[in-house]
Amino acid sequence: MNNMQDLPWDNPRFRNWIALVRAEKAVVRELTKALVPFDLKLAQLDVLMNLLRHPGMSQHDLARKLLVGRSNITMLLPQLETQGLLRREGDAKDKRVMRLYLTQEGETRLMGALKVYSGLIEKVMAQSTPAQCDAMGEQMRRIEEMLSKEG
Amino acid sequence: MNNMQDLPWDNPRFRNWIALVRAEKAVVRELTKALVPFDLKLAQLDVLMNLLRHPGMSQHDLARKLLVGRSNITMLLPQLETQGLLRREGDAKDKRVMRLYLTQEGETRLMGALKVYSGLIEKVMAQSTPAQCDAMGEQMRRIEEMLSKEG
DNA sequence: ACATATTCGTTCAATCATGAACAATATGCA
DNA sequence: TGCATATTGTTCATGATTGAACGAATATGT
Repeated sequence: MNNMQDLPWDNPRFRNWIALVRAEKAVVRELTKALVPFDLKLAQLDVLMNLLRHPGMSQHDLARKLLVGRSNITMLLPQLETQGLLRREGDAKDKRVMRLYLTQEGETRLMGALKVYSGLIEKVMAQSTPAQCDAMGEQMRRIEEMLSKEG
Repeated sequence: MNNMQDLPWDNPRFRNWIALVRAEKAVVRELTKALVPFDLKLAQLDVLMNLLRHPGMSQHDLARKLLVGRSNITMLLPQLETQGLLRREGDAKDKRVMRLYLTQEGETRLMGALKVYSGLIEKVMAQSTPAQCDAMGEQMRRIEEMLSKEG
């Protein structure tokens, strides 16, 4: 027989983690639907967002920021480049690196999509007080920092 | 020019959401590595976990619990069935539904993997006080409930 | 009872992320 | 300088997930 006493569901921390995963999945699903009118996938939006903050970023740095592989970036960019949302320029000093910049069109599309994005997040996070929300954010930052250090 | 005042990054709620997504991704990555010795993918573990809690579940119910499509379940099960971790029985009353049960072997493997799983979550959640962790869990449950109602 | 609609599970094609292997370039040290 | 080693981005094969279309079984309504 299995001892029900030490099943993970009886552990509050475990249950809370599961709740987090489910909530994240649900929000991402909603978000994906909300981005359809902009003809943007969530992964593409992530790219554009980072380029707005850090113009001239290399593909390598972008991959690290997004926690994905470099090959993923390679396959993501043409979709955005052919749509005219970003442009790639070879770095002058280091011929290996490609520097990425938003186009005007890219910035326009991005700003529109961001309004919807942050609107949804606003609504979702309105389920908690600002203080609770900040406390949660701090927890998450500690978790990521911890894993990036030891991993 | 773009007005930097209303960029989402200046919105605490938005920043906290981004932190959540990044932390979740980092933990999932770590978790996936930790499951390699058990020859189990995270998605497979999710299936087994739910079968432990709800023996005799149908594939449809399982898909809804996991927030994935039914076809996903169809493609997930053979991997586990051929490993002898679960068995499928046709329901006697409704010949459309398949009822799913863990085998003894499945339960054994699951319990081992769960130890590692909850151990990692324990460590990750130890970044916060139990009270903070519970508060976070409550937020997440409210979010999921909100989205499942209106969506 | 019978036609219609719905549900369950499967199949299939399309999309997407991943990691290993690779070419070109850059760096560091003898 | 010259040679070994790193790094950057690409290619390719692989595995995961999705949604639409489908057949079989069941439920519903007249």
